Amino acid sequence: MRDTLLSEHLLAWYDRHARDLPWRVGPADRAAGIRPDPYRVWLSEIMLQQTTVAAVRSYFHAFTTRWPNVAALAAAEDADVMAAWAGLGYYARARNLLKCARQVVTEHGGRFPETREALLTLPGIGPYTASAIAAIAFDEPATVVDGNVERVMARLHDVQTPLPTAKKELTALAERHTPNERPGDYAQAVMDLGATICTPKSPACGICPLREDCDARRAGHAAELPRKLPKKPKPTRHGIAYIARRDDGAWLLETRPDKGLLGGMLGWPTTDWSDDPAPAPPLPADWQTLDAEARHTFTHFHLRLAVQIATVPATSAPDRGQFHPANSFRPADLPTVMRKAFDLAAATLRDL
DNA sequence: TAAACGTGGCC
DNA sequence: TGGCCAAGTTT
Repeated sequence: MRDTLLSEHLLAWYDRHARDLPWRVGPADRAAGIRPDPYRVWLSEIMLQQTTVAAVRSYFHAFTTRWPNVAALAAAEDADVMAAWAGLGYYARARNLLKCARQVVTEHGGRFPETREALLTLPGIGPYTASAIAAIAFDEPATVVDGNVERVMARLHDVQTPLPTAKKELTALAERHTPNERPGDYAQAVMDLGATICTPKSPACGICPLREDCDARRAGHAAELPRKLPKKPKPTRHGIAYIARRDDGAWLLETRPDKGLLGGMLGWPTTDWSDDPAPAPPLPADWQTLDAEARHTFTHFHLRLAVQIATVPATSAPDRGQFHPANSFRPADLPTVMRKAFDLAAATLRDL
């Protein structure tokens, strides 16, 4: 049994309040039968994983301008794609993005598969993203369950079970509400509702299109849901970044291994990040320790990164990494923690 | 199942 | 300042 009335309320609200986003097809085009481009839907959904719309906008524009379709992206250099992703975080997404694009070209003739089941086999596409692409691009009534949907369902049905235990229960509730008509618009409607009305902290229940249906609002504790299990505290780790500038202006950088933290990204050679790391300079030099350190918080630990700088002669042969000429080095190509270290070094070098 | 995996904005 | 939070996936 489907809750038809609720999905119709939500779709009516969406028709009036849908946000105009670059990867969406506007109401007029949609009425004219124009479908969203699966490539743009896919790219936006990967970028939006655990990431806000505000952070994604400029990256989406840059990617679609430079690589307008999946074949173009599949043909790109790994380093160019990683550099273009720099700053957006969760870099495994960028590595899987390329893998997926190439797989779509080599195994699917350059067209995205059109079912949730087939989409699930592609790298970087999990249960959420497969449903989102299937519903939005291909009109399959797949149920989309992201953080927004979990929150809306927990409140609508006053689910007291904490996450992540409640996940299955919330998914079942979401399935019950998914309509066969306009499933893509419905999916985006729930997520828009969660992003703009049914927000985590202070939900705007007074203007919510579902306020008459919401059990938690009736009980007066919508803002307390969904409940969550307590999180583990983040430890603090320490490290040293080595920033070497050759006297012709080239910078010593290394491409990090594909696996693990910041995998595949360009960065300064560093020690390991631990309680008390052993010094590990990439070449012998007169290393100067900066007064300030770069502070950065990752998903599961805080990092305090000391920065050492050195100017080295043109004959230098580093143990690891390679020199990048000054004219081809852009700080924006670095992940944020590495850019923070560079900013400290650049400020010091300016003052010398 | 739980841990790994980024970053920026907000309060 | 520091914890919480955001359109999750992989191992």
